[in-house]
Amino acid sequence: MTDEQWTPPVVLLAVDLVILTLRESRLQILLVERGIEPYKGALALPGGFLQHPEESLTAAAHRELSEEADMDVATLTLEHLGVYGDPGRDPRGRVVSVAFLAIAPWLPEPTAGTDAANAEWQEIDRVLSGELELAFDHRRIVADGVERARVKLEHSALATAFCGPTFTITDLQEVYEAVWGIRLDPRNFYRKVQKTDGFIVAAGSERKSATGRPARLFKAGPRKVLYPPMVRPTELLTPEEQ
Amino acid sequence: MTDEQWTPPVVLLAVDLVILTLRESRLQILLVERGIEPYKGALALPGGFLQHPEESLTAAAHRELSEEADMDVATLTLEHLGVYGDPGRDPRGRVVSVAFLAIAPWLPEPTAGTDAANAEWQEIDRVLSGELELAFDHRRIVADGVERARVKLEHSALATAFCGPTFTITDLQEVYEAVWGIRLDPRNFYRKVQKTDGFIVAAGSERKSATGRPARLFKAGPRKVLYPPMVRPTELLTPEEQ
DNA sequence: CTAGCTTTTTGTCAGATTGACAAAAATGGG
DNA sequence: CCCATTTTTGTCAATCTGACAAAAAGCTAG
Repeated sequence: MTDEQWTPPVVLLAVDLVILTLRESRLQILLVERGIEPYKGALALPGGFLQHPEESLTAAAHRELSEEADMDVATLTLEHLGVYGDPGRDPRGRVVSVAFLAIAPWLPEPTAGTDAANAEWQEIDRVLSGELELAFDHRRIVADGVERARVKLEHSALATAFCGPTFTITDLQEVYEAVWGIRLDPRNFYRKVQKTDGFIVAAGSERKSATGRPARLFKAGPRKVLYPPMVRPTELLTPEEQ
Repeated sequence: MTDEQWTPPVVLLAVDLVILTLRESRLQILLVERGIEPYKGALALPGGFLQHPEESLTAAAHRELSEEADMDVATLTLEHLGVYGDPGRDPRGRVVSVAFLAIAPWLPEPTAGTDAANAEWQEIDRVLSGELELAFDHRRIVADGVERARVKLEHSALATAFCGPTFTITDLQEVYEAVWGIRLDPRNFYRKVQKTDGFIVAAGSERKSATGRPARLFKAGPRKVLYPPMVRPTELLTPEEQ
């Protein structure tokens, strides 16, 4: 933001969305099939260019969220993830993309007849392993988004965003297990979430499943930051964290 | 990144740098006095527009770092902080600024005769309190940068970046105390950093100060991620974390 | 050269937390 | 009414934390 009487270069600004959810106890991500070049036919993150020069980044992210994922925007957490603006990442020119992370509490299959018609949930592992190829540098963005979700599970109540309005403690544990990719001890998990004041609060009734003891229902509490944090077992840290 | 046959709006891209250091046991930030409109004469973060369309964001950040702060780029940590792109934040048009956070290990006064001639260190408290007014939305960016530093002190070895090549444990403790704004118990701090393998390693000699028992010298170890983390006493959490 | 001051380093101990394993409680089904 | 299943609770050793205290090592003044 210093001086210049010379014309600074301009760029095209886009937003990309990493939308994560839990389906069948597995972490999944919403991807769309690109309809145009470049990377026509390839899988990519939902997103797009700013619609008009006055549109804010978060507004654009919310717009794409409702257009392409057909989601009730208000209920979702939406958080800035990063900026991906290396020259050469898009053959159309200098495109700088601002990525957002959204956590969705279970969703039906994307509804046809909308912009999201060609959107579908994919297992996160198939993306990270490279089995599914993504357009641009989107795989890198996905990796960053997943890592962000892992970290946020430690220090925030984000896990409840994966669940519906009410959930059992086992449901919540499955969120942690799916995102972290590890098994947790039920007793210790129970103790931890119960003693973290305001993390979850009782929601009255119980849920009976087909079999087994009925589970108590909870809902997200007022606390958004967890102190002390949930601790991720050291076995599952990323390499450079060892 | 969806389809369009219409021309997407363009924006001007800038980088802004939050450069923090410790001077006299206080957290300080490098600010420059703006030489041109808008906000001419006001204090602002070092930064500027991309120099040419092929310049990468990190390259621009490094360039500004060496130009305006006159720093040896290679030795500094430089990390993406956030994106600030609300319409209307810059009267010249749609400017999207990518902010970076840099931690500097003590520096002499900014040298005259360079781009950094009008740069000076300011106490972070004077900025956050509003006593010093900053251009644009830079105060918000500073606040985000400080909060990022606070959090990173917990989970990473970032604190060593505030110190020189060698330092004492008391030096390190003063980093934590200055950034967190709280006093720590020396015994417990000592125990914690010593038992976190790879955080700091002995550097041989000792440093004699004017008075008192000589302190052992250490240098930054290989570990960059702290597990378990340093814990910030609960008294000093931000309001929404309570 | 020694007493006193300052700063660093180490001791200690009660209370809290974690990790691991086990047992009890509640429900539906045969 | 016994059994399988799932949720919930007990327990206990090992570890970590918070608080306070004391020892160690150098410098300086007299």
